Amino acid sequence: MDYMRSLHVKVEPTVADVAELAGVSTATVSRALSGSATVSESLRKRVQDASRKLSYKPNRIARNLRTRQTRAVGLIVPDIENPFYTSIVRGTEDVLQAADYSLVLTNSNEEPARERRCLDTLRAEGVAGIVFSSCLQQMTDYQELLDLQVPLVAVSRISAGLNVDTVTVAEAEGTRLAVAHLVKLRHKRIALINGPISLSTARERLRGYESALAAAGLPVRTELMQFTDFRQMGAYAAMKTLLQLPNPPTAVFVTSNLMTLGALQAIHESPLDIPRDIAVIGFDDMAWASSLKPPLTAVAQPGFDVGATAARLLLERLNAPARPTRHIMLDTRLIVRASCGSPAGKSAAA
Amino acid sequence: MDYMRSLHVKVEPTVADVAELAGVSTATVSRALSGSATVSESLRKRVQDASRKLSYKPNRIARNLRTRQTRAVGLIVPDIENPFYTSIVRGTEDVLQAADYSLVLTNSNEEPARERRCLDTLRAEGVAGIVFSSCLQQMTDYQELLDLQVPLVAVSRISAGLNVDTVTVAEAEGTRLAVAHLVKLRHKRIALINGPISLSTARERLRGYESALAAAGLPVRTELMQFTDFRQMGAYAAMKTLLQLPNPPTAVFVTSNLMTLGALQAIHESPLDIPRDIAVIGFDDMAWASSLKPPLTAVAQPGFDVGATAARLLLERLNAPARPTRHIMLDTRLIVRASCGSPAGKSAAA
DNA sequence: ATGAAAGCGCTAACAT
DNA sequence: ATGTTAGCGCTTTCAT
Repeated sequence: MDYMRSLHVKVEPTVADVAELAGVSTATVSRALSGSATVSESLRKRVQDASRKLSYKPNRIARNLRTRQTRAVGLIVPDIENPFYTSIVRGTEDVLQAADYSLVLTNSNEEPARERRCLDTLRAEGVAGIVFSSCLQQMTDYQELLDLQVPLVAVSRISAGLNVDTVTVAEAEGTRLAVAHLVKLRHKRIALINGPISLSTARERLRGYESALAAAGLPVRTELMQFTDFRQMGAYAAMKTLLQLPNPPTAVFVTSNLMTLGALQAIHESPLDIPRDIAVIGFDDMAWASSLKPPLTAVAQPGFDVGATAARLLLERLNAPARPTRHIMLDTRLIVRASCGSPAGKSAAA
Repeated sequence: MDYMRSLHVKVEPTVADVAELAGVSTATVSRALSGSATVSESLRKRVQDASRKLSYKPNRIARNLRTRQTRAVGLIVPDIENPFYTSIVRGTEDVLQAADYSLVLTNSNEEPARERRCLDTLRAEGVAGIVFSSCLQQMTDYQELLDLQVPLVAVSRISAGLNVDTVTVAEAEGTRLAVAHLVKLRHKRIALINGPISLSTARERLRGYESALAAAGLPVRTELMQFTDFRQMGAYAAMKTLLQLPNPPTAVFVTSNLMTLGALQAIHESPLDIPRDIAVIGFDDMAWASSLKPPLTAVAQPGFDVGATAARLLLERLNAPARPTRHIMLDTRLIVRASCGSPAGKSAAA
């Protein structure tokens, strides 16, 4: 160590250094610093002074190896650039940071093979638990982790057959409210641009759409329902298709933020005016919604809360591994702006 | 271990298990699996078979402790919800994932105290290196890490006095191009909505603005320059102020994506039409730019590449710690859409 | 080329 | 209440 100092390379102090300076054993240092009750006030003070003087920082890796657990939590998102997932990331990070846990972020990019690699990474990293939004059909990889006693929390998208804590949002209800809003504005031909039906979120949103139509006595017309990927250009193409229909829709509900951008782009390229010729509601209320022209009516999803709740659920389970699984569903809200016209204005035009 | 199996709790296999099954020593297992040249083909094969049969995954924590380094890289961003930083995150994650490194993400939320906590976390986590975009004025905390031989890469925002690798974008040049574009469209009163001048990015953008005006022989009018935080509502207020000027601007350049949204919101609330009454250019080309009405002319910043390049720089330095610091500046591009009108149309109107 | 054994820094079982 | 010591799973000398 002395020769290393001579090379001007700083070396982090260890428990042994603190113990020596304080004149106690390493065990006492460990106990004093971890707030164990079985250490006298005087020694605790001496240890803390010594620790401070050396600016000692415990080596987490060594602690992790010894205690067989880490203070890191893994997060798997299907698309880190999607603002909804970004909000989830922020919520998760916020709660974890406050609890002195760190966040290992992985992005599956909606690719199953890549998601499996994310899982491998997180397992190798030895994370204490994982929050995930999966694009996988088969949950066997997650089941393996579960068998290894690694707590899991599924967010937004959920998969049957995996007994884990979940945090979802009231997607069906949010969609129902939005479509009911369009119905109230006297729309009869309401289109739906939805994501892949293999995802629970897309199925829920479809359910909300159908129930709103049913409640209004309106038929579900297959030509008005478009299923595409959750990306911008898919919805762009879907909207183009809808606009070319012999009898095009007078309103459209788009089931995700990026898809809404694609749909808007297609409408702006047409001669149609929003809301005069077509009403638009999007799922997800994003930063840009108020800056659009006209400002967008949207179903707000509490992304931050989803992430924060998931992190809390995970931390709770870390303390009580045997607790029965919990399923939390958060509310959505319809934010009415101008993209459907005002109720009064529309009723006159209808 | 046997009694644990009886409790139906799976236990991860270790080198010892693989060694026993293959009939070799743990040292050989380690060597065979890490691709050391000094192990015979036959043994290597036996070890790999045994490893596969047990589906052995090396415990990274133990390896980290022994080798005194981790396969994790820390990332500090000032605002994870800002799409520009989200792109950086994705770029970084992409490169790290391919190199079998994991990413520990921390969000400083533009709060200096919180950024220091992020640093503590990353240090405790023992990350192999850190990519960061700092909101700190004083770089002493980073200097400490540097003294500890932890490689650092500064992205986007850079700070004098810290000898680290940097990845920036040609902000001044991008701004200059954008403002020159407005000049060419015969604008004389071109406003600037900028971020806090304490940040290198804001200073660079100011420099580009001033140089474009100077090149056109236009005066720099202080009433046309607004400095606010990098957030949406700051720019909203700034734009309101500009619009209330006795002699308001005919064009505005806004220096970040979220700020552009705020400025647009203010304009939409006024009777002014874009581009007829006011031209708008934003810094950062975001997903929503094409979906605005009219589509937004913007300076595109390669966020993904910034993150990816930073990660590569870090990985390189991990292999060559003594290499002199490198400073990479990536190009910006002006994406002309409709928010300034067409050059022809404008020249007629001017 | 392979094995035996030490030890990374910490915590926890055990001893006092 | 405090100290002694073993050992987490791995890599890496040091022998052979």
